[in-house]
Amino acid sequence: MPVQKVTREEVIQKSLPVFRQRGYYNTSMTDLAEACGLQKGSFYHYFDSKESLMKEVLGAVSSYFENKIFAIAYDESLLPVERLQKVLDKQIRAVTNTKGGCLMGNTAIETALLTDEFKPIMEAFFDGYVKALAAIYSTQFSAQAANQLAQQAAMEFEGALILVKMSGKEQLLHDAAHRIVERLKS
Amino acid sequence: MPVQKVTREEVIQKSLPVFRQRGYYNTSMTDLAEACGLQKGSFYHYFDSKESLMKEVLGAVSSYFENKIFAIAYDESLLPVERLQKVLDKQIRAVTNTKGGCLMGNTAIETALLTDEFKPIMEAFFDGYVKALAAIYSTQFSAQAANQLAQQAAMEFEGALILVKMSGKEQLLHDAAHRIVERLKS
DNA sequence: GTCTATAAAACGATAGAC
DNA sequence: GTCTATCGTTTTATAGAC
Repeated sequence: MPVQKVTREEVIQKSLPVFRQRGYYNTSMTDLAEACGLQKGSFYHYFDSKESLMKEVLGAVSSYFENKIFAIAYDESLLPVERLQKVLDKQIRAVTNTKGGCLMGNTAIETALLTDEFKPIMEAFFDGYVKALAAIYSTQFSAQAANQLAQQAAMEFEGALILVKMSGKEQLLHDAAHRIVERLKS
Repeated sequence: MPVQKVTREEVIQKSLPVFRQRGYYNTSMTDLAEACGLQKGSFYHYFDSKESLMKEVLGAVSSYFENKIFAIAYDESLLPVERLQKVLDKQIRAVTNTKGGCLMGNTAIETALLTDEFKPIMEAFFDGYVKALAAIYSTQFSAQAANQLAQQAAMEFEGALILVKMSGKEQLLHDAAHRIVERLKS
């Protein structure tokens, strides 16, 4: 058996920043092959298609956020305001570490009207996000108010990413995070 | 002169919903040709390239918003709260009349990291938007606070469009508009 | 004939798939 | 690497108004 140059997991991890920066449709198999150090034909040994690769990339992002970021919202060893600050801080790091913003938001805008293939995983991601923030807000507000505030936070954060992507002004992200935390205190 | 099937302006107007629904890279000249009732080669009598057509489409959107929607923010025959409600109402109509959300936001996410060609017009659009809302908020707040509130409104609205595009829940847009108006009253 | 909006055909390049 | 399809673009031809 020939040596395996890269694992399936490495292909997913190396494809992620390419999709985030170039978008789904504008990313070619050649782009992905270069990023992974593979011949483009070799991809089909790991994945059925570009679409199924993208699904797994989105799944990896969703798992990461669920386990490493949203989980903080339920950490009862921290005060509510500390949880919220930590979640937002990790989120900002995740989207500013490499360029391209939020893959889920990008992909929603690019594909939501064209294919249903990615919708379940994207909806689950945003649902998990809103539920996590709502859990924090619900320590100070009614369940309904907490849910509204959580939805508002998700919108504000995703919207901020659009303006940041265009203008390069990362400060807008920190401003948004500050407002999201302030609303917990009132 | 042979019969002209479409004017230059009609090509722009008929291309707009195609770009909004399919995105820039995923829209082919064949898609645009079908929408305009032309052969794809015939486009090049009106426009140098797909890119220059897109620039003119973005310019048409920008002009429309500037003249028909943002202008309301400066209409002194209306009370501030009335202006804000009217601006948001027109904006919601503009993005829900046909599917696809906000062409400017979509295009920013899709292209901002890949080409600078569309950035000036997109930045001018968002600048005009924030300035318009800031003019309304400044009747109740300091210039700096008004600008922050206007930026926040732009982010919330664009973020809401992402969630609406994915989930189909148009109510999220109305919820966001309600919050944006409420912040003027406080 | 000359001009011009369109159609039709064909170009090289690159797409996703195998 | 090799396939076929399609991409954005260019060229050629045609039809009708001067």
